[in-house]
Amino acid sequence: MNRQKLWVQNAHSIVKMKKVVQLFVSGSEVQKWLLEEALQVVPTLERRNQLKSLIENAHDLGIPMADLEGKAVYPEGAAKSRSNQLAWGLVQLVAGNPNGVPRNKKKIWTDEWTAENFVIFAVVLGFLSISQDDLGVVQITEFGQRFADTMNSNDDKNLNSEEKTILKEAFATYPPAVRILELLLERKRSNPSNPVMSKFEIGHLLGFSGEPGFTSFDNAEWFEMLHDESNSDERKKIRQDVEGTADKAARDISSWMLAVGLVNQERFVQIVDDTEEFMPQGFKITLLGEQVLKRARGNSSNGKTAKNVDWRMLATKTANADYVKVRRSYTLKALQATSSRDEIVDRLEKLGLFDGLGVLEADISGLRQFGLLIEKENNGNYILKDRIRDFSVPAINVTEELKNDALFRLKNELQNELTNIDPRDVEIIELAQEKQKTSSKQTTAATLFETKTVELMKKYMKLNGVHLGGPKKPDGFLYFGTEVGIILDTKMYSKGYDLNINQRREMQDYIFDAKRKKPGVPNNEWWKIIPNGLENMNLKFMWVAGDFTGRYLEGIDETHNKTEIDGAAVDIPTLLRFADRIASNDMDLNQFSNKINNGRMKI
DNA sequence: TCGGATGATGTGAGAACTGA
DNA sequence: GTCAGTTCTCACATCATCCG
Repeated sequence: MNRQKLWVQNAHSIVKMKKVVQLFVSGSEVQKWLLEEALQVVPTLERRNQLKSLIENAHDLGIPMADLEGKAVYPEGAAKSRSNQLAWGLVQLVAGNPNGVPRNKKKIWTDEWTAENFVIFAVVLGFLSISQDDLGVVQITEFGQRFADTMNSNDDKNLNSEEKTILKEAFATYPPAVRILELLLERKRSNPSNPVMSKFEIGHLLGFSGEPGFTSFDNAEWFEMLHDESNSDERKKIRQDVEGTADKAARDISSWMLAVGLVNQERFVQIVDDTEEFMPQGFKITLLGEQVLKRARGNSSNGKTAKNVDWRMLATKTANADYVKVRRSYTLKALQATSSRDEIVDRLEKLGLFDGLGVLEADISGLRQFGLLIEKENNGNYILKDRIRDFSVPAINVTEELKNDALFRLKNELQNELTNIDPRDVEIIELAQEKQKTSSKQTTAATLFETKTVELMKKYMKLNGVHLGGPKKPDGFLYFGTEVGIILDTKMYSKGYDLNINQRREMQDYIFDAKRKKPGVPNNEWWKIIPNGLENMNLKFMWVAGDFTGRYLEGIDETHNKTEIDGAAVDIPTLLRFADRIASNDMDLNQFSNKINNGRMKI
C-alpha cells in the first residue's frame, strides 16, 4: 500500500510543476533535455540507463514514485549532509535549478524531499495520479495531458491565459484552495473595507489545524512578539522564521493562487499599542477568485465542481496517521450516503472505526476545514453539500494494538469526554508530548505550546492574562480580578518534567521579582502586568507540562517554602478537564484556585 | 522576502541478541 | 540447538523551522 502523505511542502513553482507533468509526454522538451543533457550528472551508468528507459516508457507505463523522487545517495566517503547528495531521481533534475541551487552552486538538482513534493503538487491538482499499490506508479491523467499541451511560460508571474484557464479549473477541485477562497470571501463580506487575512488567520482555520503537521501561530501573539522586539535583526527573524506548518501551507497555496490571479497579496496591518505593525503575507480574494469559488461551490445555474479527495490527504503526522486517514475517509463516505448522525455512527461502528461522538465531531470539523462543504443541522445531523469524485480507501487491519496506542486513546477519550471544549483544542496534548524543547532556546515549538496553554486558560477558564516568554520572564501570567494571580511556566518534555534545580530557581526568581516589584529588576519589568491591588499573598505559581516525573513534588515544596506562596504542577489532560468543568460552570475559579495547593493538581 | 534547503525526528521492518 | 520475545539498527518518511 502506498502511504504517501498528500500535503505539499517546498514546491511553489507552477512552471517547474508543469515540467514534471510534461515528463510523461513523449518527445516533450523536458524529456529531450533529460536524455540529451541532464542525465549526465547521474553518478552511475547503470542508473542513467534505468532512468533513460523509464523516460522512454513514461507515457505508457508511468514511473514509480521512488524513481521520480530519488533517495539520499552520497559520494563514497562524503559526509551524509544534504548538500553532498547526488542526483538519483528524475524530478530531482526536473525541479532543480539550472544555475545551481543557491547554497551549492555545483548542484543543478534538488533534494529528494522537494522532488517528492513537486510530484504531489501535480497529483493534488489532478494532473498526475499515483497508484495505491506498493510501487506507487505515477501516471499522467487526461487533465494533465491538457495542461501539458498548453504553451509554456517561463515565469510563474507571467503564466499565459491557456495555462491559467486550466489551473483555475484545477484549483476549483482542490478542497484546501477552495477553503482559502471561502475564508477570504467571508472576510471580505464581514469587513469590506479591509478584506485582508494574514497567513496565521488562514492557517488557524485550514486543514486539520492543531494536529502535528498542522501547527499554526496565533495572529495576535505574533504581533505582540514582533512589537516587543526593538532590535531590527530580531524583528526580521520573527518575520521570516516564526510560522507554523499550517501557516506555511496557507502561504504556499495562496501563492499558487496568486500566480493565477485568484488572490492578491498585501501587507496585513495591525495596530499594537498605538503603533502600526505589519506582516508581509496577507491575502485577499479577487473578483476572479470569487468566480472560481462560485464554480466550486455551485449555484442555481451551475453545478458544483466535483472535488478531488484522496485518503492520503486526510492526515499527516498525527498519532496513528494511517488509521486516522482511514477513519476520516469512511466518515466522508458515510456522509455521502446519509445525513443521519446515527447512521454514520452505525456505519463506522461496523468497520471498527467509531471512536466516540467527540472524535466524530472533530473529524467532521476537520473535513470542513479541509475544504468540503458540510452543514450541521439543529437535530445533530450533517449534510454533505459537496460533490466528491470517487476515491478508494485501502483495507487496513484495525488491530487492537493500533487502537491502543496510549496517546491516541487518551486524545480520543478527552475529545469525547470534554464536551465543552472544542475538540481541536484537545490537540494540545500531542504538542505536549513532543520531544524535549528547551525554553531557553525559545524554539518556535516551545513558544507555540506556551501560547496554546495560555490561550486555552483564557478561552475556557475565564481568566485574564498574557503569554510572556523570553529571558527572565515566566511563560505567562493569568489572573482574575485581584483575587488570584498565577505565574505560569510550561514545558514540552516528552518524557515528563522533573522540576530540576534550574527550573525551580527560575520560578523562584519570577516569584521574588513579582513580590518585590522593584523598578529595573529584572530590566524587562514583566511584573507590571500584575493588576494593581493584587496582594502578594494572592500570587500562585503553576507548572504545566504533558507529564511530571522524578522529584517534582520536592520542587514544588521547595518553591513553596522559599517563596511562601502556594503553587502546583498540572498535566495537560488534567488542565483540559479543569477547563471543561469551568466552561460548563460546574466549577468556579475559587474552587480551582483552592486546588493549587502545593502538590499535583487533581480533579 | 520567497521559494526552497536542511538537519532533525519519527517509524517500521528486519537483523541481532537473549534467556529459558 | 530452538525459538519466541525483545532490542537494535538502519533506511526511509515527514517535518518545522531556517536561510541565501
